[in-house]
Amino acid sequence: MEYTVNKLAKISGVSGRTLRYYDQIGLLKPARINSSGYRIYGQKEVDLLQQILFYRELEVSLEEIMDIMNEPTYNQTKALENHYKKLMQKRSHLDKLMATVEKTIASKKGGIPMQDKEKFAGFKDKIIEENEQKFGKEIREKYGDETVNASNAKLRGMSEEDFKSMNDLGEEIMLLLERAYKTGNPASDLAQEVAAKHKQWLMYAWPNYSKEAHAGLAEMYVSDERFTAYYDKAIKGGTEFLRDALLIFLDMK
Amino acid sequence: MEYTVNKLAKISGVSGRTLRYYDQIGLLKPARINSSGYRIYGQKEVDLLQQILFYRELEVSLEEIMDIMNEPTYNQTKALENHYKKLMQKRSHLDKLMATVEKTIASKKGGIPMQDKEKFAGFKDKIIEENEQKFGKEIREKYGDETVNASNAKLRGMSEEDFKSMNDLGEEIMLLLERAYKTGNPASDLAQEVAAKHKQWLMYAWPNYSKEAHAGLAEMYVSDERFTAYYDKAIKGGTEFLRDALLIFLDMK
DNA sequence: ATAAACCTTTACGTTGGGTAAAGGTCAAGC
DNA sequence: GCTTGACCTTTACCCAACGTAAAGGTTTAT
Repeated sequence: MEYTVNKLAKISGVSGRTLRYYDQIGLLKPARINSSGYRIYGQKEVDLLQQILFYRELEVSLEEIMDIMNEPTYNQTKALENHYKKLMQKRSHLDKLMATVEKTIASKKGGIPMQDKEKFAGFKDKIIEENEQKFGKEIREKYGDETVNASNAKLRGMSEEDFKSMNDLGEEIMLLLERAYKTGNPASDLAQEVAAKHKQWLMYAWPNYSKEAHAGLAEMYVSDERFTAYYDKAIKGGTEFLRDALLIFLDMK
Repeated sequence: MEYTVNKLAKISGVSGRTLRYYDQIGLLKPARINSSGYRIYGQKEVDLLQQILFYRELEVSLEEIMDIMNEPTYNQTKALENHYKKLMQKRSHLDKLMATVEKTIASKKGGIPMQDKEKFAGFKDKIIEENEQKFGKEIREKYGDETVNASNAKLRGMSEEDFKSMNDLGEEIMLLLERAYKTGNPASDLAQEVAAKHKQWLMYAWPNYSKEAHAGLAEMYVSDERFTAYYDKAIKGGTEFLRDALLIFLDMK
């Protein structure tokens, strides 16, 4: 049985262009060329094409398919095992992506917009700058340039992991704050847990943590509407509640 | 804060070329162009880029990103949900691929110990026994003890090579069946090739091949759930498709 | 002043083919 | 014998999302 391009194309399910392309790159040459220049394929080529399509279906690149088909069976098995690993990596990558999308959707629906920094590890410079623009002036006035610069430097020097931990902690605080608020008591265990975690969170950014500075920040949270808006996102009145909890935690009340 | 291309490139982690490209396709235009023709980006562009990169990381195409960013938030959520579905499909596709690769590796590796003649003989016995257990009763009822015994004897007497060929052919049929099924047409060239190979495969086992018996087997494939399960492994509905293809091939329809 | 470091545009390469365009070949019907 | 339509051929431009020069202008540092 002999086939011209389009005949083979039909029985194999690929296009004629594909066959010409495979000829061009040397992946599948026709059995012969007839007197009019037509490509003529035989049974052997049909079988080879089947194999090629098998690998192609597995998302192996044509170049790798070429290599594989020129190897003995033993190495073909190895190649397949290798490919299997790649597929596994792809899948775990996909899983991560899906988790991110899921979280994003959840946070959009939940009304708590994700912090930019959470979306991108490695986008730290941008965050620092944002903070500078939003709060820089007030904070610099209150704590002095040295403190702020040191804080920024610490942020900049943080590992991606630490950065992510910090953001995760920030999110956790928001969720805890909401529940703590419902206790109605800033001295409650839950509220004090929030305060403790807030200290922990702050220590990611502040190289020189002090109770006094922390308490000062707590007051500023309440008096600056941009901070208020931020912490009230979790629950209305959350900022004041957080301040109260912090002051108790810091034993300054 | 203002940035030239490479400055922005550094803080965002993409290349300068990428930024020029995004400018070119209109995805992200610089805030302004200075007197020397340099692209100058501002804070707004940094934020936009961040969003773009977020979607890009999710493997959304740049074209879709353009669309998404021109939509209000609620549509963005919808787009994300849509994208999530796509990712899920991708993953289930990947899972199938991985299963196929696994099977192929297993069968290729299974071919190596077969070089050992004793093991090979044992393997054949095992197959025969398995067949007996799985389908023996029905087949014996339908075709009689003589036919079945002859078949088993033929299997037992097969050379190692023939046996391996038979198994390879069986595998090939499964793969072809899957592709043939996608043509949707049991009379298609691909489907008829499957039928032809099925006949070839059967003749390894049956000493006395007949069209009638083949057609009978085809019907049994569909009515017996164990056969159905076997051929549906390749593709759901594959058993019926195989029967239809066989009946056409055998010209009994 | 001169070199190094940046910036610009233009343009070709990558994968795996799709899609013309321009032209040769073959079987069928008149 | 001639035309028509179905095939076949090669050449060549197109897609995404940039990478990688090349050739040349600008800014900064020494």
